[in-house]
Amino acid sequence: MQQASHLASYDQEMVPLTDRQRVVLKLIVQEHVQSGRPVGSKGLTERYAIGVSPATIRHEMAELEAAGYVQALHTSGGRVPTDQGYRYFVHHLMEAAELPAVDQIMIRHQFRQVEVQLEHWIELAATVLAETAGNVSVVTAPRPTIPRLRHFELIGLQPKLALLILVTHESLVRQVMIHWPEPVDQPALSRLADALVADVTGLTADEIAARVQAAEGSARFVLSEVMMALRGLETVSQTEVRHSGWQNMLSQPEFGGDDARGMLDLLRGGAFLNAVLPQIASVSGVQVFIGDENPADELRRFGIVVSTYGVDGEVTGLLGVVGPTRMAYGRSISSVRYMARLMSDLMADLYSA
Amino acid sequence: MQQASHLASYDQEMVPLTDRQRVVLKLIVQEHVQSGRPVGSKGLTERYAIGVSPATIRHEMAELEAAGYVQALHTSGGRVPTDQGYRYFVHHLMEAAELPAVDQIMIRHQFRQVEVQLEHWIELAATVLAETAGNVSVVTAPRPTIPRLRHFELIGLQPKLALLILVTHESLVRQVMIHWPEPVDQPALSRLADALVADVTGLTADEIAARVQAAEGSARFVLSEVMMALRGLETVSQTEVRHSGWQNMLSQPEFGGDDARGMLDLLRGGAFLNAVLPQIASVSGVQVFIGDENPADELRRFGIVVSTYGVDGEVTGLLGVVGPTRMAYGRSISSVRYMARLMSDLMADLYSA
DNA sequence: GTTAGCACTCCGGGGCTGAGAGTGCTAACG
DNA sequence: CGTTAGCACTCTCAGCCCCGGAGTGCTAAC
Repeated sequence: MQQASHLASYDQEMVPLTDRQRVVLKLIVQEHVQSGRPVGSKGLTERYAIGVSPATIRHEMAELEAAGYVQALHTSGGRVPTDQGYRYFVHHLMEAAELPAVDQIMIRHQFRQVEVQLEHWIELAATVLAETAGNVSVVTAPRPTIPRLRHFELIGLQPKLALLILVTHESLVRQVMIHWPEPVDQPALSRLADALVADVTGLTADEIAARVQAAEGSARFVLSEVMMALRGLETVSQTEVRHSGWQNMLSQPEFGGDDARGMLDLLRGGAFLNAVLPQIASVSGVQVFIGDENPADELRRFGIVVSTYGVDGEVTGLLGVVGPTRMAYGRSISSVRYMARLMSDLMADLYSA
Repeated sequence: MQQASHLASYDQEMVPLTDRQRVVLKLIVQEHVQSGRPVGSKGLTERYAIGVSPATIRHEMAELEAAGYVQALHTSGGRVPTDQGYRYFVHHLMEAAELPAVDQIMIRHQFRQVEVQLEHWIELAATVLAETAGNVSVVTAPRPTIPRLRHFELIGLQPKLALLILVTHESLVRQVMIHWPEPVDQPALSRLADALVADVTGLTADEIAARVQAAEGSARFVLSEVMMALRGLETVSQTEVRHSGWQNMLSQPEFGGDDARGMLDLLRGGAFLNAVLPQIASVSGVQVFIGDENPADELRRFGIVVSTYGVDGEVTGLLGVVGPTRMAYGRSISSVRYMARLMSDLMADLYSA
């Protein structure tokens, strides 16, 4: 409840619901999320000891339907929450639970097991998230708002081929190969790097661009490569997105065959990121997109729970889960929030220089 | 046909087949691979103008069945190739076609588009392979037979945290974070690296281990980290395996739901690699494992086409496709062979120092 | 050796049916 | 007035039957 503040994107409670209607809606959502089938009045009264008869529940359901919170797929066969119903549930009806302590401990344990390396953290985050949320997870590498160079090195691989390794102020590492116009040996490369590195540490790609103009010869060549490599860090590339856990998605009844493929294509292709990322990057905290609320049309049958993570003003990454609209939002939100905090802490440790 | 030499792992043609039987077997395999359904005598004579009547085909089929090449799932409903039948097809009946020129050109084009970087090549190889072979692809990073150090650098991230970057003789790069027992600054790190690097270039992890014993203080500390990092390159880790293209697998009728999950777990967990890799690493060229021929039990319903790639004696990686036993082996073999050659060429360019 | 004919088998899809679950409406009850 | 019991109706789903299509083995004839 108390998280309504940063979850509610908009809040159109046109018809104020009675307390009992809220209870019924809550039960419908919970029941349907769990079973996947439409839920009827009789079933509800049987499973939950509400003090009233099925007939009364039917009345309430009819009103909920009129107000647009639930929907009857067929003349008979019970009700299913609408997107609006899910939204109301998430914003007003759901307890914002912490991730159970057991899970927290287990997760921390797993992170301690793994090598201290960004790549591994991201991979692990994706796996863990998929598991605890029971959905498909997506994690992007953290990316500096505006990367600043800390250091670079040149390592010769072949007479005319060298490896440029650069480290940003935010401890991100990037390596690119450079084709040299003429043969150079390692000592020459080292001298070159040593001579130039002091000049450009702490600068952004744009600032280095200015130095490139001023420089000449091989210095100019190296600097321009450094600049381009640094610039490459400003954009998220596809390979830097990890996802995990579509086994979970495949086992959902509603995504038997083709839908799973669509989902997959969505994640592989950048469509997902391109659509969601801009919307989310600015807002901090956990955000929830349900059904038609989603930025991309292909996502209209899905629910998304995402959060940014990272160190404020330094680096930010994105992490979240994607599932059918009929998903356990409570668990997903807990998981995403916890993972975001954990990853942020890890980043902070790394950057607190 | 001419490739029987390096494809045939064993070759038990107990009952010599007549020419016509070979034709029938070939057609059965082709037809079944394409349609996925059992193939009957009548259908064959209708689709392919063989000079004989269905009855004759039935005779031949009966003999093929007796010899164990095909199998009737139900009393009626046509025949399906057995594992043995597929093997015979692959070893004796299949034309070893080159990958069509169009595909070759397209693939080369894609590789030119991408940055000159090992990571990207592997990723691309997986994607391309999955696409051209129409199956799930698996590509492992190349890994030196015994890695030798070429160069390393130390870059300070925080007072007590540094990044160790090492490059092997085979141009593989590895970065690990090192927790320092006491604060050090960048100049000190650079001096340390410069002082030590000459001593250990060209050495293997084992050889460096000896130097560690001899060294003292921070030199000893650094060298032991270098050694461990180098050793880390000797084993394939899970994260260095790319796979792609299970959309293809999902659309296969025989892997509707649960099987797809099993398949997936297989690839994620190292089971696949652990089982297949040892078997294959020693043999060069394309290898085919069909059904029960597979090293791992879980793979008994699959076919695998794999090849090593890399530079002989320097680095080797693995690349291949996994599909249902009923897969288009011809296309897969062409694709795998071509990709292995291409990747090998790329590696060779990189290592021809 | 090949083929036509025949009787038989089996799968798969279409249509039917009955059980189960749910609904709205109405009338009665406190 | 809110709540409830009863009722007639609707719709889904699983099981069943049935039939057509495809395939088979066998036998007899060419």
